[in-house]
Amino acid sequence: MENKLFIHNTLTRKKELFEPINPPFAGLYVCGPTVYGDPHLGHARPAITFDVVFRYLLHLGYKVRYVRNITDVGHLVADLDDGEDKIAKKAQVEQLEPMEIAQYYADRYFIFMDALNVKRPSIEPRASGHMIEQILMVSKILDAGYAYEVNGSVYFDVEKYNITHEYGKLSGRVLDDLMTNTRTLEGQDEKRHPSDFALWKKAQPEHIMRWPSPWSEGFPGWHLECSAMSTKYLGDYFDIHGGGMDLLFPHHESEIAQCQAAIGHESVKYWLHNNMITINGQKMGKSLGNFITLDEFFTGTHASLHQAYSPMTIRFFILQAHYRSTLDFSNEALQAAEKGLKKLMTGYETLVKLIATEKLSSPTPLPQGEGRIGEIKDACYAAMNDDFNSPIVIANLFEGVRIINSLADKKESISAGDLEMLKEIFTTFLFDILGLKNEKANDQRPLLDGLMQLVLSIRQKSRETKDWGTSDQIRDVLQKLHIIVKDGKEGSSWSAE
RNA sequence: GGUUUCGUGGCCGAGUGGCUAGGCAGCGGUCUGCAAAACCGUGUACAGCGGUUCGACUCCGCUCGAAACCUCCA
Repeated sequence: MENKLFIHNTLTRKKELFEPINPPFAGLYVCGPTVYGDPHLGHARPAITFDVVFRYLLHLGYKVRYVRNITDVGHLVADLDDGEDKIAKKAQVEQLEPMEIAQYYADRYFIFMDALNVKRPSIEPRASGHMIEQILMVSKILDAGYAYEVNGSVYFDVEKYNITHEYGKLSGRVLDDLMTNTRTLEGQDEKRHPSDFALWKKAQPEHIMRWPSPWSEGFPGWHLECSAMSTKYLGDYFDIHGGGMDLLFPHHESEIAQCQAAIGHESVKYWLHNNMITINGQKMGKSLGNFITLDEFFTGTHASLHQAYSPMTIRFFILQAHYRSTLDFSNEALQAAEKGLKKLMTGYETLVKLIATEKLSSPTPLPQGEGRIGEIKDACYAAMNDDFNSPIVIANLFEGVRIINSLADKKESISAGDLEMLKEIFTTFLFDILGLKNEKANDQRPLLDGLMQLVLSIRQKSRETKDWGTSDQIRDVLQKLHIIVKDGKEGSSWSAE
């Protein structure tokens, strides 16, 4: 593999050469959704970010096992701050089995991720299905002396761990500072140190979701499932662990500690984190009234949206920014993305119809082979190899579109080889790696093609007789049906909106 | 307050110690019956203040501003 992929490791804050532990295999674990609510914008970014990572690793020829968990146990309702289990709380309100809620929202998640053209991971394990693994991990940590039991609950002994290991190495935190900055809250009496975290929690009477364990009937601590499931499916030491930057501390920090304590060494080689999104420069929050679900985006039903935005528009918009940058959503920006994506897709449609024009006399023949087209290809790979820089890839695809349109206008010519390479660049990067797709294509297309061919041939006759009234009428009516007719030198063409 | 990201032209966003992505919008032009599309041309932007340097938007410090996390729970 001549491609040298460099990825930004949060652990070292540097770009490092990606060298899989057991080539050609590559293991990828990403923190998935907590299924207690409809999927929203916050779910889209990590899903798409790591979908591209997954797709690119596959493209490079790695045998990738991609694991993304479904968290279906024990969560708080975020805004209530009252210590209740998120899923259990929802269940009480809606009078449903907790697992019914989890199932419903997991299904919703899959539906919307499919719409965003996010590939299904290799394995999507559920926390509720891995109680034994989690309990075993708690036992190992207890045996290793890095945990203690109090009243049926088990806590990780961060203070002890920090003597020999560095708790905070991932997030840049120092334990002493954490202590100073920690407020005293109720319900912490069981813990020896404020930074200690639960490995196993004894269920209070109101907790509906509970499982038996050696310590109590209860539920696992919230960092545990990822440690247990990632190592179960990817091994004690695997390549990439990803997630949102909001999970850096304490979630991922604690995962490192748990694995170190249970296994004796760390389990992750490269940590990748995607940055957060904002909406009109603000964070997204239910209390701010800008909490927008993906369903609302796709249908345009949220008050702050001027229109509906298609799944591919969202995907393209997200990919136009680098995954480690914050990304701001606004109507203006989304509309720009919508137009840009359309330009790309129209460009590709034009490309497919192009024939090589090498032998035709042309005012400005393109340099061949290692010329412009080869440069674009190289630039696309260089961009992906530089920590998955999708914006640069997209910029290069736009350069490709410019060339395509010039070719279509007969302003430039291209060799058959370069034309093939250009097509290959688009199928590889636009569709396979960036995972974008042409939303216009559907089953009705052949029918539409035939009808439009008929309509345009009739219109052409009216144009030849300079019957502009009929010609314009056809075009205007079609426009109302969202079909745009374009008259060019070579005749008329059309496109469906 | 601490930790971690950031602050780029009208908007969104790449990037680099000196050669200045890309998209959208705007302006001028070509083409066109008109329109649309396309193509060509056009914008000395890099939060502020210091410092390092022959030279910084890019390195360092401070200030201002934004976001995530810093708590029980995933």
